[in-house]
Amino acid sequence: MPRTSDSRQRMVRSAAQLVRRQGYAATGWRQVVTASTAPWGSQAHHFPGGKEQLVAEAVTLSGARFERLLQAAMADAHPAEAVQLWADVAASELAVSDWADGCPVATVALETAHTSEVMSTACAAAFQSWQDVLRRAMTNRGLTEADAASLSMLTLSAIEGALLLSRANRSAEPLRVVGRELQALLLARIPGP
Amino acid sequence: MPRTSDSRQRMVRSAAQLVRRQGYAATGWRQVVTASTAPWGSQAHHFPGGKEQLVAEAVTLSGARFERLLQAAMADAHPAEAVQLWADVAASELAVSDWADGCPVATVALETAHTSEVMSTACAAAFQSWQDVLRRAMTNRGLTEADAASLSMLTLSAIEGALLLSRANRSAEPLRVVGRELQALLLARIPGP
Amino acid sequence: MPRTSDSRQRMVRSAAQLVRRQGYAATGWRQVVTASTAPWGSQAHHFPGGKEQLVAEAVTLSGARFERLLQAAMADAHPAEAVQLWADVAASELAVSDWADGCPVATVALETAHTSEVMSTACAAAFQSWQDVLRRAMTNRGLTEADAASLSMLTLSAIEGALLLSRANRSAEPLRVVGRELQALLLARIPGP
Amino acid sequence: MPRTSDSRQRMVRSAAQLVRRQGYAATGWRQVVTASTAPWGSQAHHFPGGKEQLVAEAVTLSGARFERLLQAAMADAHPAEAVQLWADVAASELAVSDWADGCPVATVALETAHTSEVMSTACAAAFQSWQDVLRRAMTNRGLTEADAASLSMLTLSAIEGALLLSRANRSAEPLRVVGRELQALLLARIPGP
DNA sequence: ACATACGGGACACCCCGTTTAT
DNA sequence: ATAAACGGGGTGTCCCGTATGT
Repeated sequence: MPRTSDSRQRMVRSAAQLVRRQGYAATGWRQVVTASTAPWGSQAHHFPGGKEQLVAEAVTLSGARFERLLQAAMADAHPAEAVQLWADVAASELAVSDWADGCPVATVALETAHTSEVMSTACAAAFQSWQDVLRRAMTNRGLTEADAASLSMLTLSAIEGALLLSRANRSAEPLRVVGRELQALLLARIPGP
Repeated sequence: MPRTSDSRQRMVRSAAQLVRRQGYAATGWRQVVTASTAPWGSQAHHFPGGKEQLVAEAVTLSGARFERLLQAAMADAHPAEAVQLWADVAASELAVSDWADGCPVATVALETAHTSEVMSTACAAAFQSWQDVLRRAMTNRGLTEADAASLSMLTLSAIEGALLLSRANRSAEPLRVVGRELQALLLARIPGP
Repeated sequence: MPRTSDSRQRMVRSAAQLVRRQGYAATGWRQVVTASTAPWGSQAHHFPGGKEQLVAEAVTLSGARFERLLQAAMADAHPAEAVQLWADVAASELAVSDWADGCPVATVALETAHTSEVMSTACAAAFQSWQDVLRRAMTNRGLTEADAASLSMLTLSAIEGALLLSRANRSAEPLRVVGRELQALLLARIPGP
Repeated sequence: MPRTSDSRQRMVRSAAQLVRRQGYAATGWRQVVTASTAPWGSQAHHFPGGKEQLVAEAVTLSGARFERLLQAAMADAHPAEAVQLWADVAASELAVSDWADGCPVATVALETAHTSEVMSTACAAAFQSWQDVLRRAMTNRGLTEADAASLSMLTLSAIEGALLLSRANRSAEPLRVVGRELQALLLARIPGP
């Protein structure tokens, strides 16, 4: 028996994947443990808080991962371009996975908003972190704090909504359309470099 | 024993309520039947398609209900005003219900996009119907078909996203902010009456 | 699928046997279901009250069964003889089963006295019914109510205690000794036929 | 880190208490360790024989404790008085603890008679030691060895049985009644001082 | 249209024991 | 002697669907 193993990490990663596709309630411990090839008996050890804790960590992981991606995109290009790119990437990810891989946080957020404090907190934190990246990119380009806050929220909302509609319609169109609209909007409102 | 009863209707209504708050997987037959005070032995009779059929109908019902509301709002006022109102109403509904009553379709849509044909179809239809109302209201005000399609999709996406964020953050702010932004945007792009 | 089955009864019977040997906590649903060759999925249907209800019924069954035996014994013979016989039969049952089959109620009674209302009630009722048989047999022989109550309680206590000691010592001696002592005592205190 | 501690002792003591109330199977290692405020990592060190060893020692401890009490009582008074006192004390202990604290050995004895050699041995030893105290007190008062053996076994059985019935009925009556009956019996059969 | 009985299968939880490293 | 990671296996509960009868 090794003193330490990566079972825990593997479980979180598998949970993140599964929850992204199926949501919280439809994803069982069994499935997570199987998918992660982790030993069954260790869940309680690694996650004394139960499935709730596991999924909360999975959401946090997904949130952090995507935050880094977003940050990189915002560093390289004008927000308008970055958002457009974001929409395109999301659309293709969605299409490639046969409309399975949408926003890794949204489903859990909706399922647990009213149910579980710890999970809804994790979801809120993820969303917040993404908005913050957007907001900072905008203020860096000269927008006032107020405008940046407002515009970043609209941007995030529109993308999340488009992700939802694209998944529901099994079509990339909502993401593409919203991507184009947002690009125009951001170009108009954010000063060039 | 009466030859006809409203059990079926009551079940659909209860399912709609419960699914809006908890999602599909977390809502059980037992809970629906109990909440609707309908007889247990009738589920299979009324819904041979099982829980899937029940929830699909619940989603359709919710979709139709909201479509009528939206249509009324769009008939009375400029889309910019109607959307602003929509956001405000949604925000207060959300707050009053302690962040339980968000979009009645979104949760199910995300949970079942990849799983169930019949439910995802029902969800897509609901979203489509709402977008159509928006689109028609815009063409009626003089927008081109293309612009109306694009703008209505952005509007619906943004509202749906804001509903998600408001629920996740347990705060009405996203809805309020997005409502204001959309109002400005629509005012600018849609000719007056 | 038959409209009705004897699964329920079989489960209760198996539970009675198992609980007699292992007690409540050590006896699992699995074991009961397996032993009774009943279908696994029906426990909740037949016993909505859970394992508690199952075992309570098992205890009640065991209690009623033994009550009939005791009644028959008391009808045929002087209580002194009947008690002596009782002790002998219990001793041989115990020895034959390798000290497994003691009092079918005592273990559960001790385990659950402080824990479960429904089970302790069932146990108390069983004990009470046995004492009542003894008591009535004594009053029928001319003892006063007070004496019969007191003496029947001593008798039941002594037998139960001897069953305990015999099981603990893996020896029939306690039951035999106590049987003899009780016989003498009852002969002395209860008028002949 | 101290080279020696009283953790071991504390665990045994806590186990004795818990097992008295809940029995063996329902009492978990975690509960014992928590209740004893002993370090978790020490169970295997102190009790390589596992829970079985722990509880066997707990039973032995309880047995020895009570043996001393019984011995003191028998030294001071006629067995008839001592037994009467015993019943009274047991009854009040039981009532005060809300029918939780009965015989500290009986439950484990019944649960493990057929299961575990080491535990049933410990239980048998405890019972034996108590009977020996009674027996010696009787021979000391002039009874023959045979009579003392027989009478002490009846006495112990009756008390144990009364403890069981009192716990099951949640009433002190069985202990009181049996106490009185035993007192009379012992007075009649054991010569005065 | 409703009621009841029924059953396969999965659920999340947690226990107990072991193994490592202090 | 203590701490902590770890894992195999089993716990009781409950869900969803169906089959049969009224």
